[in-house]
Amino acid sequence: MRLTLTTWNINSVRLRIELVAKFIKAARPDVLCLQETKCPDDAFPLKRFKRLGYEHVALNGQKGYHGVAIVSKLPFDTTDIRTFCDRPDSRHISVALGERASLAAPIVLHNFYVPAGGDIPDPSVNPKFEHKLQFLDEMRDCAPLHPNGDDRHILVGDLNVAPHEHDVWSHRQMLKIVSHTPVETEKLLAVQTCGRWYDVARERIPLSEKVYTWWSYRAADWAAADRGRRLDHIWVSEALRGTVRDFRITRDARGWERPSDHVPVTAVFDV
DNA sequence: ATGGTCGGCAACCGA
Repeated sequence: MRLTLTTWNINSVRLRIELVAKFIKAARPDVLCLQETKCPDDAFPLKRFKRLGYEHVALNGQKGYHGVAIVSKLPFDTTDIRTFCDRPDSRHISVALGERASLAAPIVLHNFYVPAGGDIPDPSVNPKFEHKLQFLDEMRDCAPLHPNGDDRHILVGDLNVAPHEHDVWSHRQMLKIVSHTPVETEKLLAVQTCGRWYDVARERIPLSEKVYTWWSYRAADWAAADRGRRLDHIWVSEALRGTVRDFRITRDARGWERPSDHVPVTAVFDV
């Protein structure tokens, strides 16, 4: 069975529901993971997704900030929400796809929205950066999050860290910019290593090649400047590593009318 | 070297 999975920081699902519909009609993912829905669960545009063929929805939203959702053509066996740093923020939701989705072996899917971390990369003066570092440490130490043995697990989301040199437009100029400081990139890679995760983008695209999924709203001409960062990720466990058939970043979406600053990132699996 | 733009929601906060 072919499974197409997309992750997208939509920056308000209600404001951009027509862009989501446009993407869905073109890409037809089986499962779509959204971040920054900025929408309480009772205001999520459920009916629109159902009309688009996505009957199964797992929500962890809150008013005004953050918020994650998984919308799917396939039914879930279970849904789970975790909290981090003892805060009520809506930054995680996971589902299991299994018997009800006619899968021979279950797949557990985690959808994350890691804190952005503010502007100053010093935890002693910037509580938002301190929170981000603590969040990454908790992800690393969260054993139930990480795959064991033959587990088929996927972790996606806006992880708000561009870990490698060519995940940013200028490694040298970004070293003191939140999202690419050494303390963050080391902590994100520690989550990856401790959890025995594989980064699908970098399994497919050499480390020497620039790859971005986000471009700032502040650029006069985002495409001409092309000062992007790779903040959105798809990680898989060892058991799924060999099942990846395609990987794409829908860069065009950054040029759509009233876009999100992030674009959809998609992986296709033979599961 | 600095400031540049968004969205939510109604003055700024978070990104």
